[in-house]
Amino acid sequence: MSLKKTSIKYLANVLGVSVATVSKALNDYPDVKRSTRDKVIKLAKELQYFPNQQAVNFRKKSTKFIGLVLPQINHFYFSKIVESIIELASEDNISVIVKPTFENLEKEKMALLDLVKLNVDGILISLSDETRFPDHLIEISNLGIPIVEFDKISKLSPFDKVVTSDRDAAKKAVEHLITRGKKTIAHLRGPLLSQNSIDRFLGYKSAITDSGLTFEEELVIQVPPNNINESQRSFSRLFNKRKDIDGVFAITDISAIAAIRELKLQSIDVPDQVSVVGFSNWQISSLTTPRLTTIDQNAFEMAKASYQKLSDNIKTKNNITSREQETILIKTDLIIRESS
Amino acid sequence: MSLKKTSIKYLANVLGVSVATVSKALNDYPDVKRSTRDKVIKLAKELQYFPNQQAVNFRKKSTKFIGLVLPQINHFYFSKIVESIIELASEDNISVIVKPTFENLEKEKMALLDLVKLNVDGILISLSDETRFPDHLIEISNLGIPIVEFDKISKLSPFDKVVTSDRDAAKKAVEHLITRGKKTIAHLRGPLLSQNSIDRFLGYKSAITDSGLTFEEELVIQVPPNNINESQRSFSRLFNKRKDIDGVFAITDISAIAAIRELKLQSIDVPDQVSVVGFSNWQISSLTTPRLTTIDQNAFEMAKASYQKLSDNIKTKNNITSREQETILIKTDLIIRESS
DNA sequence: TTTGTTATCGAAATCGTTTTAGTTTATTTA
DNA sequence: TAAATAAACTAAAACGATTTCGATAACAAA
Repeated sequence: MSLKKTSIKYLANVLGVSVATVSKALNDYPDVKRSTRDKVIKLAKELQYFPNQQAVNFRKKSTKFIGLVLPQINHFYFSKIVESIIELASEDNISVIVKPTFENLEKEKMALLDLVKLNVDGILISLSDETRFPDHLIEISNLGIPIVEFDKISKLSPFDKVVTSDRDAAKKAVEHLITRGKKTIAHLRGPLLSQNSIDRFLGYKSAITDSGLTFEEELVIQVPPNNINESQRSFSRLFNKRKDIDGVFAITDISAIAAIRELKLQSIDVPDQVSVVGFSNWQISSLTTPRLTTIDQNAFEMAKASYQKLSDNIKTKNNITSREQETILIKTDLIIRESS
Repeated sequence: MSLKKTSIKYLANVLGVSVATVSKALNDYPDVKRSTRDKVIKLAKELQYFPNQQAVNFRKKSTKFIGLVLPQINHFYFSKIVESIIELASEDNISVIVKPTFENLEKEKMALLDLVKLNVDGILISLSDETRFPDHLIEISNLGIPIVEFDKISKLSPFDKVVTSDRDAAKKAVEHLITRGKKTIAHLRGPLLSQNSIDRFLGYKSAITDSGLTFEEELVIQVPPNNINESQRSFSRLFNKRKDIDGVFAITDISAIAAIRELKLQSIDVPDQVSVVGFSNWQISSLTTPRLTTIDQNAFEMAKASYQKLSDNIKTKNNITSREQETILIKTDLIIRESS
């Protein structure tokens, strides 16, 4: 129809009133007569008027944009987070600019700069593996932009954080293996410097010691969490050294599946001889044979808490110097399936 | 540092020149002296000036935003598409607003309306299952906003389209089964009205007839493509009726895995007794035992072609009435693994 | 000296909307 | 009837940038 978008000015001209009146009518100001308000609204409908959001944002300063920075999108957990945050934000009429960093610090910095240029009202970020110090975040925060970290965080940074209760979750997983009667439980852990990896390891360790088993350094090996072949090779080496292993707690579902694959190869029965527990509850975990016992990280809860926190901070213009930062823990669920 | 963002006006005041000059200096206009240009740029750096993108967009009309509407994000294929498109767009300094529709027509309409309000420069869309007629797209296109459909398209709509060559891919998959000596090949198909589902079925059919086998209606059943349990039940019923089935071509990897699971349950060897081929090459397909033969849809190529097409249309302001629409086919790869 | 040319700059309009402060009209009160 | 109050409206500024067009200055050519 109308190739040019109808503006408030146009509506005002047609009706013979001022642009101010039209704007007020459309925004429910009290100082406009009922009848004129109705006239305006009627015409606006007829002419398919919608406000130029760019102009509105520009005028109001608040952009109604938030930034979402994370390592990947093509990833079962993160894609759920992205989807959830977009959905939650859209209820508040807020648009989300998503920026994947591919675990690259430079990309992360660029992404943040882009968001600053766009004047986003706030930023949600899950750090890349390469990010050690949150200096670039602090710079941006000093510009007055609220930031909330989630999932992959830096313990050093002065921001509100939302994280999976990795340590508890890991402990829960290992305790489950122990109640199944397992006594020699291996742990396939992730990178030494990743916080999630550290916490899951600590959870493993405390489950072991708390239950009177002895913690053995040798039973913990490092694997690339998302590389099935490498994980399998590493586990193979470990298992060949320690045939007495009867339980495995893996940092991810992928590495858990790697372990199962190796065990099958060696004709070891899962779960009877060796039980395996993964972490993440990716879609895959319910499709393998045997179906995988794992930890569900509640991506939606993570998304919701993160968004909520950011939203609060935006509203109250809380800035980091004004108070202590808060850390919210997202609880996990142990999903017991056939592998344990 | 500076809690208030520095504006052009501020730079102009400090330097004692006009805002016009500052703007021109920053944008490489020819009518500004080298020395003043350098002064401006130097100060801008010092004061960490970046343009208010909102203001720029507002003034220039072009928003440097594009919309990306699709059924889901938490989905292996779509999340790859989202990631790729964001990455491609960011090279052109364009931001992407992603809107999931959850296969719901109402949400799709709302999403499009939101994008129109935001004045996006163009829209990429993959339709929801519920969308039969593209009326809402045409309305928006009439507003002068370029639209490109990808993946899940409507044959009826007058837009440029980018689609997987489903038919060829399906044919290739089934021919592969035939060269493996299979003669009674079942097809687990998707919804009757989904274009992808139709095309894959047609590919199956022509592979069968072209190679001299007889097409049997009975060997084609409908399954919910992403529901493993339902898929398994449906296949179970079919297989119990037709124990002579020696090959399966499934609409998705999930339903292929469902078939394999049922076959394992009945102690049928895969691939020796029955070979199975899936579709999509999701991450799962390389993690199952046996690893799944499948069709890779080249999500990145799809993303690239779609973005490129939209980008062209935006630049040339091509609108749908001005020419014939184009349909771009994305080639697929047959990934041969252990299930066939 | 006058005229013409070029280089450099700035004033002001513009984008579409919101919002303040003020003006006009209508209504009530004294 | 005049004054006070309330109701309805509008003019104009503002948001931060871009861009047109005219102004000025400097210099060269005549």
